[in-house]
Amino acid sequence: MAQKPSIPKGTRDFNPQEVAKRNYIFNTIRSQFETFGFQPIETPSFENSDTLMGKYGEEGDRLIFKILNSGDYLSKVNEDLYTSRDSNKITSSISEKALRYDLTVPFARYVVQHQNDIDFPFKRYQIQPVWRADRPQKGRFREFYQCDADVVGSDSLWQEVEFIQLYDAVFTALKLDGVTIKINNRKILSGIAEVIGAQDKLIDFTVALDKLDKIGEEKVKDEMRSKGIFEEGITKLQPLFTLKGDFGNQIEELKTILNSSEEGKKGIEELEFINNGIETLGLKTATLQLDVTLARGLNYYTGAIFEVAAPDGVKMGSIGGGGRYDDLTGIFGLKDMSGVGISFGLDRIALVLEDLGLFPETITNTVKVLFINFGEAEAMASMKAIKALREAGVSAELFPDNKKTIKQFNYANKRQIPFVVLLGESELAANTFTLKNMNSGEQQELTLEKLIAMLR
RNA sequence: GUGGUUGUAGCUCAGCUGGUUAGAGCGUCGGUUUGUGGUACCGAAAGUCGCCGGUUCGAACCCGGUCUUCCACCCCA
Repeated sequence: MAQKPSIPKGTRDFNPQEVAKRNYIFNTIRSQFETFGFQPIETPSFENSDTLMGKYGEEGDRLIFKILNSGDYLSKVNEDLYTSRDSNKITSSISEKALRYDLTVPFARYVVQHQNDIDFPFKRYQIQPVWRADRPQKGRFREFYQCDADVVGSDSLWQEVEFIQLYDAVFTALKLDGVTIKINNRKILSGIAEVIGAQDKLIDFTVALDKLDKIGEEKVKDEMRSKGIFEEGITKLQPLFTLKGDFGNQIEELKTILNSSEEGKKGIEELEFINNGIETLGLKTATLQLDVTLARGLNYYTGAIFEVAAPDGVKMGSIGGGGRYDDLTGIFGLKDMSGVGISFGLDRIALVLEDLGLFPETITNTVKVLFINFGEAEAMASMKAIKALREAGVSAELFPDNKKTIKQFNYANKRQIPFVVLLGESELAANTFTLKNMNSGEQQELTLEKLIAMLR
């Protein structure tokens, strides 16, 4: 036999059961998105390289899958470039298209491109796969789905409040209780950087701070020192490392730390507004938590930053993230268009639900009734009944071959088909159907009308 | 991109310091007189031990490369 076929690393096949489970999540998220007033759009799986490159930082560029130009692409590379063997430079001349890396940047491109046809504020959602040339790990794939909801054209903080409610609504609907929605604000991070005199090192500083719960206080300080942040500044940070208590307490402490930073104070104000909104409206099963060490997507977020952590005890990276970006469309030439959005990591949510056994049992997509095949005349009569059942909206099928009944029953079992109909010689003569419930084992003889009524 | 880890029947794994025809459980398939399954009994099939190369009289086992898995960085859903 030839060598077994395989699929590329970081990609997966999904069997019928897995697809059913994934669809359950898709449908739940989609239904909540629409309840909140979002409308779906779709964008191509690949974009022009210049739409994507440079939007995710240096690290992001490395992880973008580039598509090789068609035709004799090497002949078009100029000689100097070719002999330089510089992959980065040659890439732009042999690849002009790339697979989408997330849904946010293509959305920004969409908004700018169609700005004259869009009624702002524009609330859109998008559920499509994205690709990253990352090294796979658990819950980390090279092809995975993102489910994004964004609003552009409004800088109202009510949007942030709504997105937190949306997270809560989705995870509640999925029965995934106890998720933590972490929130921070880019302005607070900027404010802190300002206070400690490290404005120019904002990214280095926040990346280090982000690791606090992972590597601990001392190592974070070490990393900051190695990035050139002065000891005096690190000392000023001390209260941050010990920041405790509920949202309100943390806000009060931050006010003290940031009282000399206008930007920092603005960030505090925004957080207070959002927290007040959520406290008044309430959350069903999720918890909102202020986390000043949260620092994601700094290449474009300018206000709120969100991240969702799975319930305690589940080992999984974040299952959602998002934030406010005041100038995302600016990079495509449309100024003053504020946006805010969130994303759900479908593949990770699926892993978490699987781990916790939270998928409903009734989501399999098998047929409802299988007709046992007893021979030619019986099969014909069965097909007539199957036609009627299908027209009545009941999924039904005939076992195609006249095999031993034991085989046919085994098949029904394995496919977890809930009902079996026996239409043999005696039923054919009486013009009836024997319906068997495969779970209880009960069976009864029915007319066609009764059969349809029972299965509908 | 860096460092490590994994890979034996469809699945989960055994396989002693390299030594004859590589094993088990589960599953699959067939049968226990083709109208009753998920439980029983009998039997069978199925693996160039991830792939390529090297060392050796001899390699599933040692060495190199490659792909894959998972992990830690990096980054992130």
